[in-house]
Amino acid sequence: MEFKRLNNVKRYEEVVEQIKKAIYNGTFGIGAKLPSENEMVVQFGVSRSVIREALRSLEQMGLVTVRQGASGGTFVGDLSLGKMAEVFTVMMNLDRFKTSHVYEVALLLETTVAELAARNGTPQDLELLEENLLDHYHAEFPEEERATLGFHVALARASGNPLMETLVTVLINLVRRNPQLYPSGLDFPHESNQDHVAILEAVKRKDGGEARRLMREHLLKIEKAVMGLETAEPAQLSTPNA
Amino acid sequence: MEFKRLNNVKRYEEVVEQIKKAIYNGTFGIGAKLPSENEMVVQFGVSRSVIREALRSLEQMGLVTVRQGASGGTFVGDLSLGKMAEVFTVMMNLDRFKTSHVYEVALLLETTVAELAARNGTPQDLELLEENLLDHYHAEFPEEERATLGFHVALARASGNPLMETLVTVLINLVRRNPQLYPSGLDFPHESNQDHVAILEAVKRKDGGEARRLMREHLLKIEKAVMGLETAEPAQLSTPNA
DNA sequence: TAATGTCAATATGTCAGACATTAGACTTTT
DNA sequence: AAAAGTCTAATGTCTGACATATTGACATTA
Repeated sequence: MEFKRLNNVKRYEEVVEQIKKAIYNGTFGIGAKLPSENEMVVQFGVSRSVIREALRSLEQMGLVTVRQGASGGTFVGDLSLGKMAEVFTVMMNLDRFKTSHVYEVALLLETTVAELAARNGTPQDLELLEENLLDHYHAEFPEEERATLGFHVALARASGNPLMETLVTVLINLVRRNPQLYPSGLDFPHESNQDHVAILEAVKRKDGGEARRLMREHLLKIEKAVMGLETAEPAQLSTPNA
Repeated sequence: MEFKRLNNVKRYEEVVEQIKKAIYNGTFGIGAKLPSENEMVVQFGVSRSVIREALRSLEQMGLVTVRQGASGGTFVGDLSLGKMAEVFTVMMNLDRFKTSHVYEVALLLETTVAELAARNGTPQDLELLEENLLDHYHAEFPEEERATLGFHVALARASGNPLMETLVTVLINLVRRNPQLYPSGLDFPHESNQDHVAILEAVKRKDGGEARRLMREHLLKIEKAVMGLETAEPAQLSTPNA
């Protein structure tokens, strides 16, 4: 008979667990306000530093947001996908991922997203996509060159699969944060926008196959620009994405 | 002209940024030991609580691990994918994702992984896959019923795309943590294992198409079991995964 | 009266210093 | 030499104070 090593749980970790569970089981819904730090000190029976360290963890995983000031406090939700992307950015920065890896995955996910959007996109989704495109025409001095990437996120939303949307959002954030993943050519935003318009039209026509094909070409074009001279043509899968 | 809201950066956030950059630019490589908390107090010129709250954030994003005791301290890396899956589990638990969404994505990623593994898998990768399967035959009283899921991760590694591997790992962790995503039938582990053997054989034959097809059937079978009576047959994509 | 200044209340944010706990290295004992 | 005890450097926790940010109420002023 062997005993199991017991695992030295820190107090702030337990606090994290309890709060997490309380949120999961609905005790605190999205947007709800948790007790103030001092109240938690009483309820958990620990010091304020333990509470605060727990909150930093929960904050980092996107479960809560904390605001200072009167009417401030700790609130459930927000779930900014940025926090999620953070973790992937870490791996990117540690050179775990190469550009080709990112584009291989992007090609797989986004072509499917385009097709799903054509099938499942609601009128509201399409409206958002339109707005997104128009915004860019107006933005003559794009504060963020890469705002154009928002189209991809909006399209992912139209896919009707929130997990797919999340993954695409993570990918897009990864690209945004890593300049080496995106071409810096001056006319690129414009050209990209033309591609986007074409994709949106295919989606509106509910032509999923064409939407997929256009998205594929769009991404290959970008990858080629990023990779410079290297040919970006990916090896053909047995179930081609075209 | 609009002014931008200025953003009230907390001291612990700045500490996080500085440490993150130091790790990114290689000042501290994987496994390196950061200065002790008290040394950081001096170097950053802030109190220890600020340092500690920063460390909790970095810990949560998987960038550092902290150990107590002599020869303890803060170390770079480890990058346990569990931390990453954490964030997705949060969304699952908040009911953002439905079972069908997870399986739609799994089908897309894993069928491609199977094909890539057949093409790119190194001899070592295949060896690991073999071991993984054998382990399960021996484990008559599987401590973790769902250990069988390890096969999927090992296969993803064989794909040669670390990002793909990461995403599949995240998905698998999601399934592990959410019982409603995995069938509880008694004979399921055994049947799954048979499927795995067949997939591995196809991979060893470098028959990517067949590996993809088998993986697809494997996943559809599982999904069907999970969904109970609902038919699990997904709508056909224009580029069928079969 | 509309804009601006002041103040109180209530949160979180930061500081300082003490003591507790842990885990490895070292020492002593048997 | 194996077991038990001690030392030590690090993180973990506690306490209490003060700093800062945000909001709303109220007073002041042009």
